[in-house]
Amino acid sequence: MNEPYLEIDPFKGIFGLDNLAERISEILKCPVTIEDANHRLLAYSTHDERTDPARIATIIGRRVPEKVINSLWREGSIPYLLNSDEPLRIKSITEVGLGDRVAISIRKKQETLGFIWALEIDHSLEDKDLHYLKMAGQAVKNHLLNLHTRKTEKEESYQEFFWQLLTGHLENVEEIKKKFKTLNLLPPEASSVLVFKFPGKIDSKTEKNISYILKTTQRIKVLFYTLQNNNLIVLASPKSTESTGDYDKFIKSFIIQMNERFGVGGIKGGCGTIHENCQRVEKSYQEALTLLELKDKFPQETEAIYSYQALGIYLFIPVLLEKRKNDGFENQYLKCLFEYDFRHKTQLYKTLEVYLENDSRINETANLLHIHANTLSYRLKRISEIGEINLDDYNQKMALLIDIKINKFNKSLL
Amino acid sequence: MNEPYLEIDPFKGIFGLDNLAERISEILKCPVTIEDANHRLLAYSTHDERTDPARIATIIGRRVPEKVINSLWREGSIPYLLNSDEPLRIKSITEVGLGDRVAISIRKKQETLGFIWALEIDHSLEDKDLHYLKMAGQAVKNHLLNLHTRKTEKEESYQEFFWQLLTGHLENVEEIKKKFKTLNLLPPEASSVLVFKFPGKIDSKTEKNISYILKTTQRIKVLFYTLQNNNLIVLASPKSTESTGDYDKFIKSFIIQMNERFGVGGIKGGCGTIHENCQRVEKSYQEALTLLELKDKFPQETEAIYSYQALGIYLFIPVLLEKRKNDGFENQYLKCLFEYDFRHKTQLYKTLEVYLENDSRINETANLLHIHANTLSYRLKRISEIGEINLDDYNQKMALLIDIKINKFNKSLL
DNA sequence: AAGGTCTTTGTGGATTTATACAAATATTAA
DNA sequence: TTAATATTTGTATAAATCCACAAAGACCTT
Repeated sequence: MNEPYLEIDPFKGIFGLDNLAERISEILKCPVTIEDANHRLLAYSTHDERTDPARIATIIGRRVPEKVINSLWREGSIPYLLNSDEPLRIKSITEVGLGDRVAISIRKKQETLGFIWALEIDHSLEDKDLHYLKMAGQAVKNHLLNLHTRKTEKEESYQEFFWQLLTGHLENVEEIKKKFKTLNLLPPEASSVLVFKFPGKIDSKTEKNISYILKTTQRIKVLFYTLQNNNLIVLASPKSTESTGDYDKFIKSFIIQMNERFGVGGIKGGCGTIHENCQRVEKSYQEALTLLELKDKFPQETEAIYSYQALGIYLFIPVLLEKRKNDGFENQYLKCLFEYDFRHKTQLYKTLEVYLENDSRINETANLLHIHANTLSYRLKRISEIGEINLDDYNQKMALLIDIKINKFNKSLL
Repeated sequence: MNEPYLEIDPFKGIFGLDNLAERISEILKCPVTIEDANHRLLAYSTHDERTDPARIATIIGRRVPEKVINSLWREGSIPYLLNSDEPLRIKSITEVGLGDRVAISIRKKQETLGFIWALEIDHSLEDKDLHYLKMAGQAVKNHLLNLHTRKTEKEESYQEFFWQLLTGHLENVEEIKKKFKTLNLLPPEASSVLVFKFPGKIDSKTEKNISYILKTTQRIKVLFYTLQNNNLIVLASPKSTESTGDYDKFIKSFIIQMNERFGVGGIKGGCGTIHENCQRVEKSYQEALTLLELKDKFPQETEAIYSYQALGIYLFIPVLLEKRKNDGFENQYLKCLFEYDFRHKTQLYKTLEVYLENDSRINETANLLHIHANTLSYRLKRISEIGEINLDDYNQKMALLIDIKINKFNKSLL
């Protein structure tokens, strides 16, 4: 008996993805889950109540929990599945509640459309079962291709609406709400625009990966996204409370994941202010763009800043430079230090900058400058003397750092 | 013998103030000094080499040392002399090197023109001597009146030149230098414009007092001064080095002296940037005016600020308010705190302001707010939590304080 | 009225900073 | 060149800050 189980396709002629899932489950004698490419739940078998925590969480949340996805990435399963049509046996990962299972990806050419998961609750699947699983994959593929084409039609009108929001074309609140309704979306209570600037052209493969991350993340709720030149623009609302921290974390993790998972480095990202009113999408978008511009001007200073609101003084620097130029103003205190540095080959100016940047913390500053803490103290004393600077005066300290940054910005423009 | 020494006026027909001083010295048999109303040395006797340190310093410096003047004010001699035609016997003040002496003021109506000082080195003056001193005063008065009228003529052209400088009418450096020469003045190597804003109209008595302080100070070198409405405008160069500290100290002491000596309170003063080029007098003047405007807006914050250069961030507030308005920006962190304060009747916003203003010093801030240091620590923790604020981030702290001041400025405009 | 949270004040110990002083080296001026 | 001054590093001590914990009062909800 070489291939006794090949006779006919047991998955033919089944209507509906749910029914297909049930059928696969019957054949393989184990719980089955079908996901799209972004790990959203499409269908799952119900006959069998044996299951594991990861599957329960997936069904409850209509998507695979992010920590499960992360561990499957780390452990190599997902990268394998994305590049192979063969079923993959995955060992249990108890930390995230994942039992033994077999998975197969559903692919069209190089593009992944989705996955089938079969849980090995009380028995391992045999070669025969894996063969059936591949056949099931073919059947599911046909269903997904249908879904896919229907989706892209819808996609068009989404994109159009999003650009209307971004460019502020829709002035009427009622109009916006109606449009949301038409697209079968709930107007978000609060949202913000995120912009990611890629180092080069975004190819179609990267596009897939972006889509993948945006659809799988659970830190924020992505409403729309679009690509323009090297930029990825996203409209998203916060997951739980109106916390700005969620955005920060997402942007950070997006950049890390694009780098670690897909080898795309050098991405810069940020978001505008969170707003309750969708009319303000345009402003939030502009703010995100401003943030990215300033990140170019002050790469080190703004490295850990991901939101417009957190830009602090760096937002002021361009307008203040203009004021300084109009006024013909030169900071005498800094001038003294600069000239002293020049004549004596010292680094008082730089020392002051790092000291102020680091909130006047002696130890931290000394470490950054690779000098002894007492050396720093001595230099600070000299800075006070030479520049007639009072380093206990907060106003003066602020003005000094701002002028230092203005000078830096001015130089960067030359 | 009732009045045996009255026969004729021994000071009649003497030409020149120096000769007059010698003559007085001969009659009284003691060293004599003649000063103008501003304690500038006009003449002194030379026959007698017996003297005291104060007199030596006066002759060397061509004026009475400031500390001597100060102690004579404190001790009451000068106030007396300004209001009396009678000679005054002054006890020695060893701290400032002043020996026993007799002084008389030379007055025309209520206006003091100068003083005669007679040192009692080895013998006290008798009533007869005091009588001669009064007669000497009459003789000196005639000399001084001559000087006085000649001065006011010159004064006119000084004033004109000063206003030309203040309004930037003189664009050519050579022209300015020539003008200085014409007026018999050395162009200053560096100078700055000081402006004092008086609470009300400056009457002629106050005018005299102003003139007195400006002419007697030795902290700065006054080149010109003029009055306009309630403002006193001064062009002065630093005494020794190019130190901005001299100006600060002078402005402070001017305000104190006007108050303590002449009972004129509520004066605000400040100076513009020190410049080497006299073409920049206009800018320095404008800067001083800007400083005074900001002192009105931020009375507490700028209380100890006397120079434009030391204004720090307060100089930025107006332009930043405009930016914030244009951008339609609202600081979310502060908004959180403000709303929390409103709902819970707490003072987190105010606490943050005082804490930041005082350079994040726990004890100082706690004292100012009249709360326990631990209460402050607790509030700061709550500020971090509620506003999602990181109080170890200098950039964020600066931005917070600036936005607090922007808000305050905005409110002050309503 | 009871229970919970928020706020204030207190205590004590670990950590950080301020400051003075000493010694070695580098730099500058005479 | 020497002598004076500036700079760096080290040690030691007092002062200030940070942090965890606890007790008590204020305020709110049930």
